[in-house]
Amino acid sequence: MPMETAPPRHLTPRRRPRQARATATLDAIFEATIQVLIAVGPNRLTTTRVAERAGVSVGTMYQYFPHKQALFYALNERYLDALAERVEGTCRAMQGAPIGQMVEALVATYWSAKTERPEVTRALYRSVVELDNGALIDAFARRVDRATAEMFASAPDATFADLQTVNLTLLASIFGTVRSAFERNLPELQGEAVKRQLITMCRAYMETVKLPSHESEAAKKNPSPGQEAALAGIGKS
Amino acid sequence: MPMETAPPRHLTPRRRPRQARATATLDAIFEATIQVLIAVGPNRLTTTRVAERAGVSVGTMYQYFPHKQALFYALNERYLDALAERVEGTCRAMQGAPIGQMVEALVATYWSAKTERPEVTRALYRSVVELDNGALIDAFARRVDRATAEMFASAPDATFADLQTVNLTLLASIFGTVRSAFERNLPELQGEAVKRQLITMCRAYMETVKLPSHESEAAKKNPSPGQEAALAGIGKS
Amino acid sequence: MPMETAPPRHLTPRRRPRQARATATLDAIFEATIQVLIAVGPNRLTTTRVAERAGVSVGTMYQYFPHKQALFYALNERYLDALAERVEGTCRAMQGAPIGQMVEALVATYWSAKTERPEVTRALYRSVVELDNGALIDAFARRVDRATAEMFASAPDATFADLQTVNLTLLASIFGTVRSAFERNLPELQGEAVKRQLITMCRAYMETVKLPSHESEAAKKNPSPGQEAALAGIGKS
Amino acid sequence: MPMETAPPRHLTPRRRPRQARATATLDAIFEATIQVLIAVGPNRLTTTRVAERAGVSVGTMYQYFPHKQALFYALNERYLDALAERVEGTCRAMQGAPIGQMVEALVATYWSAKTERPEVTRALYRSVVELDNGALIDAFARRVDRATAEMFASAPDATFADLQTVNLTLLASIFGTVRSAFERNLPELQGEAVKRQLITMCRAYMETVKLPSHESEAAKKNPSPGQEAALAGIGKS
DNA sequence: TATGAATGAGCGTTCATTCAT
DNA sequence: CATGAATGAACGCTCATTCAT
Repeated sequence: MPMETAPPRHLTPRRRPRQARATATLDAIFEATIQVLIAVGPNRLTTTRVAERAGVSVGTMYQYFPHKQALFYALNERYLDALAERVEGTCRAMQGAPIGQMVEALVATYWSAKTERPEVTRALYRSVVELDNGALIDAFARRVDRATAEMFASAPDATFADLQTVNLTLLASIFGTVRSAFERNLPELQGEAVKRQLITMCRAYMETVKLPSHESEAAKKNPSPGQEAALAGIGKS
Repeated sequence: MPMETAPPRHLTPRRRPRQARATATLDAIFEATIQVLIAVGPNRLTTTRVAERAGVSVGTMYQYFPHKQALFYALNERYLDALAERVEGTCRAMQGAPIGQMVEALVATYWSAKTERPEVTRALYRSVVELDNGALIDAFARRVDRATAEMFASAPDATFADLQTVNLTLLASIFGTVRSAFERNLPELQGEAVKRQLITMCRAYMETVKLPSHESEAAKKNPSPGQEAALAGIGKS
Repeated sequence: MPMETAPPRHLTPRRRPRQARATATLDAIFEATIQVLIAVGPNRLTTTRVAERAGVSVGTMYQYFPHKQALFYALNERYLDALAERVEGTCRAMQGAPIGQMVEALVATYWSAKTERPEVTRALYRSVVELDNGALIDAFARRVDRATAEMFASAPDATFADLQTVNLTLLASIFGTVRSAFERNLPELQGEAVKRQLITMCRAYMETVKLPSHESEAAKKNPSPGQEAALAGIGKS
Repeated sequence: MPMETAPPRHLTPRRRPRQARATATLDAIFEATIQVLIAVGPNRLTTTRVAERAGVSVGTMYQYFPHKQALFYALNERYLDALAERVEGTCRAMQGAPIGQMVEALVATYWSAKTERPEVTRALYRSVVELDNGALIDAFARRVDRATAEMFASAPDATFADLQTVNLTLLASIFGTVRSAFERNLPELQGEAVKRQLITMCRAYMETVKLPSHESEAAKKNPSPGQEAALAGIGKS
């Protein structure tokens, strides 16, 4: 699925990899960038260092990326693409599931994606400063927004007065909480606990703001106090 | 109020401001740093530029900060101190209030603090990369943790099986969501909507995970399904 | 006397020398540039090499010149200024002299200026490629044009139907012939011979194209065949 | 026609073009060089760019020219060869003509050659810096010297006390004036005017320095004052 | 033989830091 | 103490040249 906002031309690799060799080189460069990012941070990352680590010459690197920024841009693009794909996969898989399971799956997917190679995640969080990444983040956000909104719309047990806002909030919360947890460098166990709590929080939220669906007529007549407040909140905006 | 983790000695201003003059100079430097950060970003921020903007010479700046990092460190320290103070103020003010109001006040305080001068907030978010900020963030987090935990413990209408984890999750969620919202550059109105929804979410979460307090015996006998799940979740960890 | 076309701001030294020290540094840099130019030519002239030779650091050089081009620009500007001044001096001195002496003095001045430090002259001829020197040359040319035209206009023994064109041609011839002679690397003696011949040529030319002045009525009635052709030539243009 | 001074071996094309294919390639490379020179100037001219423009690979280019310098050398060689040929043609054609016509034809030929493709001329003037062109220029100069000297010697209406010096001066003047005119970027019309004036100047010069030939005994007895001066000038050298 | 990806020395330029004034 | 000119290591990037294919 293509991104909505085409990335500025000059931030794209100069040559598209056509042969296996080029792809391997590209991979090596990306991996080297991450490794250098982890090892010395974005400030002391130099093109020479990356090239060395990737086992290519600077010149070669510059055949793939017209400048340093382009490297960071491509790296983030690639990473966000993969991430978006995983989220989209989950969304597809959970079409029609009960809302609670959707939320759980969503958090689990995102959490896993960020946690599998935590140093990489951290490195990328840090690399972002080098970048005019507005467009990239936007594109990613929109892409995920759409996927999750579609999923939620398919829930049999819930509809929403303002799905758009609910969706936005939910994603901001998931993405942000994961980042915060990361930045606090929680020990494994505590991390897991937070993850579970995050699921609880998101489920509670969705329960609170959902409208009773056609399939659960009973609830419509006795909205919980929390629901009332939430609806009022949205209504007032 | 001193921080728990003493900052590495070399990251502290060389001279403690004793005179009004020195304080004024320090303020000017900090403000200049922020302005330059906003204007050109952390990569093109140079010590010379900051000094110029602050109306002092580089040499003078180096009397206050032994190197660039120290400047960023002190800037963030100062900012986080102020932020922590505001949160602590709110916590003190909400001692003994119902849990829902506590949450609402907490979100509102943090949101305001971040939103009042959004460019400054953004600038600081960006400046962080220059920094080995682990210690700083830790200290800030711990300080806020303690304040909010104390506040929640004083709630007349709720107790928690694992206040520590709940507190951690709540803060991660608030801090993270605000940051996410920031990074998406939401228009004013949508931002407000998300803020309200964040309150809803946090209240729903606290409602879900709270144990019925001694003062509300009734609830203890009919826990909601959500509460059951949440408690189970904590229990399993 | 200021130049007509102000040089592009970015091609001017960053800091105007205010103290003796700065002036000395500037001189050292200019001299070093010339020496390096002579030693290795414009292609292998590097900012580092110039700085080294000037006994300053690159950084210092960049305080005076924002980039390499600016250095070349300033060097040529300075040289052309001095050259123009000398020519203007001669023109002032020869006001009212007979046309033949004017021409002789003009050639002598220009020739001397170029010949005194021949390697410098050659170095500067070569440095020009690095430069968008159109403006500089124009300014110089205009300045000299004006000075010589004024001088010729004051000649008691000649007036010209189209002084503008005559002047232009004469200067092109002098400047060009000197350059050509230079490029052929003539031995001292032969160079001197060419110089004398150049004077002869220019005098012959002026004799040919001059109109008899009021003070020499006789000539008016018997124009030489050469004069006729020349006048026709101008007339036809 | 071979040059007098053999060019340094390493500055010569590696392969002498024997087949039509090779010649076409060479032509393409030369033309491409000129185009690139015009488009971006000698400093930003790269071998890759030239090869691209010529429609060959860099590798191929390096088969014809062992390095960049050799390319420039060959380009100038070719250009100067053609130019010399044209001048020689004119000289042959004007054998035995009156001196005035010789001069006129000579200027006209040279002027045309330089003016026909002015951007090319300018590009080549600029390319010269890349080159240790002393040998090339020398060879060209000597070749033209010989041709014109021979022509002038055949003039029926003039002989010269020091043909060598007169010839040298005349050529320096023509070549130099044309170059100067070029560098001042004169508008078409003014250019034409200068050209005509240059002819006038050169004719006047030759008239002044010529000795009356055997065929015009009368003149010998009444040398004009200008002639006297000129002869004295030569004599003194 | 032609190709063009790869190389890496070397360039122009920046900027944190020092220290003579 | 304050100043800001001077320093020079280090960076991003280019491009002549090579050589495996």
